[in-house]
Amino acid sequence: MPESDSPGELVLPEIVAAAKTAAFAANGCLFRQGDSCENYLVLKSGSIKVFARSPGGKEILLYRVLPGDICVLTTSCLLSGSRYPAEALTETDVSAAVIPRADFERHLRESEEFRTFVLSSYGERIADLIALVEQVALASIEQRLVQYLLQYAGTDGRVSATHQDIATEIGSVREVVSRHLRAFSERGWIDTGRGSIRLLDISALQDLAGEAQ
Amino acid sequence: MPESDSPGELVLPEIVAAAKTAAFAANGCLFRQGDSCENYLVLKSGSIKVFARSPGGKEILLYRVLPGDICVLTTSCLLSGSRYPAEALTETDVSAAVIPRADFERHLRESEEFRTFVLSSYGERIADLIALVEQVALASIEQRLVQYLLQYAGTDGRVSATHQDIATEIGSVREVVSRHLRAFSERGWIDTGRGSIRLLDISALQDLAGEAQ
DNA sequence: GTCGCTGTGTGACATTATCACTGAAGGCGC
DNA sequence: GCGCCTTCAGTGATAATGTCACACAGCGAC
Repeated sequence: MPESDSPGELVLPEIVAAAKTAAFAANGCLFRQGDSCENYLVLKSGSIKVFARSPGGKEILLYRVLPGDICVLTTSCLLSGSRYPAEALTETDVSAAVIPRADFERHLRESEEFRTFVLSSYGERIADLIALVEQVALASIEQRLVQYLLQYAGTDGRVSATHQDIATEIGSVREVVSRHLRAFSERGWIDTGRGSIRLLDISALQDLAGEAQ
Repeated sequence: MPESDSPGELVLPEIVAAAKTAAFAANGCLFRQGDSCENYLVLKSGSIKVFARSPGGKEILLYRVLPGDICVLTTSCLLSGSRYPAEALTETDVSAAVIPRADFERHLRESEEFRTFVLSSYGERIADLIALVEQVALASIEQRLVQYLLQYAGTDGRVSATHQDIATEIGSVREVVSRHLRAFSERGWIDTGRGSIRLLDISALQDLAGEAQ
């Protein structure tokens, strides 16, 4: 407890800088359902998507791990000794700081900043997952699709994704996504092309996303 | 955690015993979406259900808080200063230990056991929520219904719940639950009565619950 | 008994998912 | 250029689930 605050501010970058770095190639599998795990990871660059898969092969994206994020599932598995309940793929080349268990526990003991960081990471994941449950269980496909489009549109109003990508991310299937996109297109709200969509009438889309059900 | 660490072993019960107790009546609202929060809570007795509600009034159960559980959402809100993303109702009379913020942070700093307890609580909630997303997004209503029945059946094979209760918990609607139950009943698997269901052929139900989709 | 509340049953219809295809767009070797 | 192949997108038929509107049954209060 007699820890001075100013060094504390630097603890997290220090920890990451001091740790060994692991690298993974794009489009690779980091872990699958049922795997066990051995290290705490903090993402340094790249992007990882974590999703659940049903026996029949249907998938839904749970969340993404972005630079600066701790891999909460890994941490959680390590603490409880349980197995991964989900699957993770790299979306790009990825590098991550590998923190051995003993170091993780020492930082947790010694650094207020590190404790806050870890607990906040957990809290954010929980909030994300609750939002996801709400979306999946309570919102219509049309609303989730529009929210997806608005979220991923670049400044030029373009979204680069196949219908299949979108379907997986919003927990639906390609055909349904295709049909809704076609309906939007017929109303003049979007323009569709192979692997990309251009938003034409953002305010109409926002109206749809915000409608009470 | 070696058992020789006897003071550590006692930290959690001590903390709970030393804290003030708050009591809440059954069927009351503890917090709603958008509320802010002020204390850390550890449940001592009773049961709390936490669920999300759509603008249209449809609900889905996120998880239950049972004795010994920390209220993870409260903790998470306090840490991040954000608002509750969900709603909580007492199912029974409830008593909870109220831990002021400063005490919570002190225990977190000084007790290995407390840190493990808090992180495990978070981890369990995350695992629960992932399982819920999988259920809602990837499993059929029939499977979720059967899993509900098997989970809540007493030793006598009875489930006490209305069709509406079941629908809310599995994220569906009363009519659909009624129709599936009726189908099960026609196949001789269950016997239905007002507010209660008796399971007659548990192995047939288990087959259905475990089927690949 | 009647009244009123809650729980359940049911039909018609809308939305979404599943299945089985077809065709279109683009990359690549030649 | 041309053909070949893979991936992406479109479509119709059917099944599963959700929505709406209503009828009726059980049960307690009175």
